Amino acid sequence: MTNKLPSTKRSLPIALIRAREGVMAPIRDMLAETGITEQQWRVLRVLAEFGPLDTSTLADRASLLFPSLTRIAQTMRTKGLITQTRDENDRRRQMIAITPAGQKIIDDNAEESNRIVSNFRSTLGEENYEQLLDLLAILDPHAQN
Amino acid sequence: MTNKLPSTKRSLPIALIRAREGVMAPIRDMLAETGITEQQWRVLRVLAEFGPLDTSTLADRASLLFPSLTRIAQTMRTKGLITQTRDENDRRRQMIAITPAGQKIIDDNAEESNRIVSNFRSTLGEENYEQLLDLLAILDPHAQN
DNA sequence: GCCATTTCCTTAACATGTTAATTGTTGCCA
DNA sequence: TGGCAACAATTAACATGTTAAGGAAATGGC
Repeated sequence: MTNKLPSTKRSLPIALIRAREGVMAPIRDMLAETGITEQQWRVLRVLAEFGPLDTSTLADRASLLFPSLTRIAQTMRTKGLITQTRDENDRRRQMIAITPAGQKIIDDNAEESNRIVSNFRSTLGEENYEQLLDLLAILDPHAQN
Repeated sequence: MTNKLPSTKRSLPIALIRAREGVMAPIRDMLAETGITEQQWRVLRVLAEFGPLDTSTLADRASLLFPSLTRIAQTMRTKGLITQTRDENDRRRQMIAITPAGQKIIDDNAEESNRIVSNFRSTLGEENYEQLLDLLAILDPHAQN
């Protein structure tokens, strides 16, 4: 009976956590100065990329759970970064859009953000970087490959 | 001025989140039946692998921040999964050890846990799996390679 | 048209992530 | 030895992750 667990040093879940830590550290530093969180940044990026979205689609694309998004949206609306409007055809639905103030945060940080990504890309090497994304996509339950 | 951000579909941070979701889903299902959380499971695994540890080392190896570990340790002590004892030489320090009840949870779930890991390993392929771990290690700030 | 079901979203409750401030101990050194 | 820096751990405060329950609006049979 090989009831032994693999060493935590080669554990995939732990490796994913730590890699994420490493990747997010410089991004968090960048965002700290703007006063928004990592999740709020993600919401802004998705809205900037895809335009106004209903809550479900936004949650899916920003990889946020519904309850989290509800709270985050409240905060961001208060800060004037997004607008929320009910769909008149289906009053259950809600459309969320980025405001100029929100877009400004994107614009102000795009350059720095790109620099951070470039650093990781060159740390790993172009080929490894792309393959890493491909391998991670295989593990993605959304499987939007 | 290329002030455009890369598509969120090829964003490394988001890819890491989603991969983690995918990997943790079956593990969380497994743990739900035992009544412990993913983080508590990680603490147990580290203690089972390395033996009793001081809080700092435990936090580092389980990839938990100090405040989180403080709360988690309280919960686990209440559940009888770990013991906490002060170091008599340096009363600032604390040693944490796994109890038989904690070890039992490890033993009871080792087989299922290994099965889950095997599934991912064969999904990715042996070679890809190992390379993924290697690439993730490069991004790890602890750099305990 | 009515009612059960489904869908979309919000609340609630608890655990963790994150940063900053605080408490208790130890060590150092002027 | 007295006081201050450094250290280990906790607490505080707020945001998010996670699961479950609730509420309002649409939908589909009958």
